Amino acid sequence: MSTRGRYGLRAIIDMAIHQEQGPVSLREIASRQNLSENYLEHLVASLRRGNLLNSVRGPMGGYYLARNPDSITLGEIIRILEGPIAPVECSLSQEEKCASPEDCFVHRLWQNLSREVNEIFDKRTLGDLLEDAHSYKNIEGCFKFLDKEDVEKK
Amino acid sequence: MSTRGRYGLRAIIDMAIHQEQGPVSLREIASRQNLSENYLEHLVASLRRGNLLNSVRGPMGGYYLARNPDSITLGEIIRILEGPIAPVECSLSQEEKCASPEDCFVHRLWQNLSREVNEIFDKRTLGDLLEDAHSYKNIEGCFKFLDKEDVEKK
DNA sequence: GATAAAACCTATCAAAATAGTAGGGATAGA
DNA sequence: TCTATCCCTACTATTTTGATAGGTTTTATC
Repeated sequence: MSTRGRYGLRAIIDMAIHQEQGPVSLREIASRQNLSENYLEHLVASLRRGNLLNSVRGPMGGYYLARNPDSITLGEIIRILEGPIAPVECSLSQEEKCASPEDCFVHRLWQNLSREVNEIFDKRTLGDLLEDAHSYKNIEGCFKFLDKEDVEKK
Repeated sequence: MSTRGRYGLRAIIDMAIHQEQGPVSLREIASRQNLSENYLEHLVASLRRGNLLNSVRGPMGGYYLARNPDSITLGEIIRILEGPIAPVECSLSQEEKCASPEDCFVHRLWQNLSREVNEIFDKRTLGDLLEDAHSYKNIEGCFKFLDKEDVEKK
């Protein structure tokens, strides 16, 4: 899991929490999450193109969730940010990528692992995460230092 | 999953299948699996240092499994070859890496994901894989082209 | 003992992926 | 018109990956 997935997830959660007061701007997110606004732009652009976010341009503009948090899975978010969640490429499709998928038990192994790992990510919705987040008194606080780099910076 | 995990797994399965006739040399494996002998050396060295393989030096030497296949899990193999199976680093330990693990729900999310994914890998043993392999008529054949690169070469 | 087959070790290197930076549009509220 | 914001593209530095190369040590066999 690279910074794309980690920062991007923080961004979308941050957005979900703050979007009641209207679209959330990149500047706000970058400031709250202590991330580079320029870099964040790339990640949020992916989320928008992946149809998870809508945007409003101009002053007072920003981003907001395109769908209900309960209909957005963690798997969807991560796949958009990081690409397919799969151990190896040849397990991705039934196409003519692998020489003989059905004759290859290691291939089938990768396919099964891939399916199971995706299930783990897909059974969690953004709604679940938000619910979990709200059980904390200080939601902002629990965002401050999610990553090793942040701790080192500090 | 990089080539380390993929090639390394092929190597250890190949070894397990052929070790009845004595230690299996790198040359044999490299030839059967169509891999670079030099590169394979690195991977097998990791497996040996990880105490999954023993070696015999000199002519007729080679490698063999240090333990019973049923006691070696896929998770163990992959962790040795690829490093910890975890979405993000801060979910690895209870140590003072993250600022406040217990106050951070995203941190807990990573921990839970990490645990569940490791379970998927750990519930499969090398013994299981071998059993699966032997259900194929042509075990050698199903090894030939496991990876995208191999198919492209072909 | 000499030869050779093998494990073992270290350094180096090219290519790819990652993590960002920079700078300039386009849009729209004030 | 001004400016805050999204939007887009190009560039770059660093790190990781995937090797390659060349040597040393061990040991069975002749």
